[in-house]
Amino acid sequence: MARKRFDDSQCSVARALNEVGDWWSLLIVLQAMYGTRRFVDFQQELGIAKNILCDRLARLVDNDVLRKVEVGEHGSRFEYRLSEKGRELFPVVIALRQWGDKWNPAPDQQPLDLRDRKTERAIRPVEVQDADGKALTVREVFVPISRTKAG
Amino acid sequence: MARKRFDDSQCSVARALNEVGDWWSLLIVLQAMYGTRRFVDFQQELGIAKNILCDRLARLVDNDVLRKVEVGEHGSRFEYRLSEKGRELFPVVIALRQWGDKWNPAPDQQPLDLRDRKTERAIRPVEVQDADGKALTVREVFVPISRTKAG
DNA sequence: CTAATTTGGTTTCTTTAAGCAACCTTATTG
DNA sequence: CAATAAGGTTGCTTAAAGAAACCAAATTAG
Repeated sequence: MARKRFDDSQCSVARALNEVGDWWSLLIVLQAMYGTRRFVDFQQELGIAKNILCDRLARLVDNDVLRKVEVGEHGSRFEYRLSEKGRELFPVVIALRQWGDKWNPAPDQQPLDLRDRKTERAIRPVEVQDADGKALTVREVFVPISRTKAG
Repeated sequence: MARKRFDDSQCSVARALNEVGDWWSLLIVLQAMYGTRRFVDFQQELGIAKNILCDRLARLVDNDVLRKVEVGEHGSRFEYRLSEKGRELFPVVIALRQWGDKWNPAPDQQPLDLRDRKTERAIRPVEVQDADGKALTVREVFVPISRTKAG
C-alpha cells in the first residue's frame, strides 16, 4: 500500500488520521465504546484478521488511545480499555454514525438511538456550535488571519 | 491491500468509513471545506498522487459527497464542490481536528481558531449533547434495547 | 497563428499493507 | 492429564498506494 506518513504534517486532521484514520482503528474504538475489551471479542465482532487486529491494538496502545491491562492473576489475559484520549473520540464517532445513518441508512436498521442514562432522553445531532450553542454550517464560519502559518 | 468491503455492513459507521474512511477522502473533504475546488489545487495542497486523487474524487462524486461541475464554456475544466451530504461532514471533520489539536498538538502550530462570521466569536468544542445541550461522555449514555437488531 | 503551458487525466511499474490460514505458547477447564 | 481458549506470530497471496511517464484538449503567450 505504501501509505504516506503524516506524523509531521502541519495539519492536525492528517495527524489524527495517522492514529485512527486507517480502516480498522476507528471501528475498534467504536467497539470499545460499545463495551468490548477482549482480543477475541474484537476479532469476532469486527471480523478482522488476527494479525491486523494485533497490529492495530498495538498501535492504538502506542498512541495512548487504548490501554492494555493485565487481568487474571498471572497475566497472559488482557483487556484493552479506552484511555481518556480514546474516550474523547466519542463526538467524532457519534458524528460519523449520525452522518452514516442520515445519508446511507440501512433499510432494515433504525438509526442509532443513544440516550442520556439519567433522563433517558435521546441525544441531539452532533453539531458545530457558536459560543451560545447555536449550530453553524461550514459556510457560517471563517478562520481569522493569524501571524503564524495555519494548518 | 485487499480491503474488506463494508457496503452491506449493519454498522453505519462502517458504511460511512466505506465512503470517507480511507486515507485521503476525509482530507479531500477537509480541503474542500477550506475552499479548494480544482484538481491541481487538491493535488498540490495535499501532495497526493494524481491517479489516487483521480480515483478518490470519482468515488466521492459517486457517493454524492462531491459534485463535479463543468466550468469554462466548452467543458474540460472542472470544479469539485461539496454537496449537502459533503457539507454535513463538517462536525465530523471539526471534531477530529479538535481532537488532534488537543492530543497531538504540533509545537509550532496553534489549534484551529474557527469563528462565527457574524459575531466573530470562536466556536465551541464539538460535543455529544443531551436534549438540553449539556455535554455527555460515553459513560453517560446507553442504547435502549429495541426489538430489531442494532448496528 | 503557432508554440508553450495548464488542466485533468491514464498507464505502467514497484512497494507495501490487508486478508487468510496455519501454527504456537501459556493458562484455564473438564 | 487432555482439551480448549486467549493472545499472539509467521508465511503466503492479493490488491491498493505511490511515483513517474505519457497524453489530449483548452488556454495563454508571443
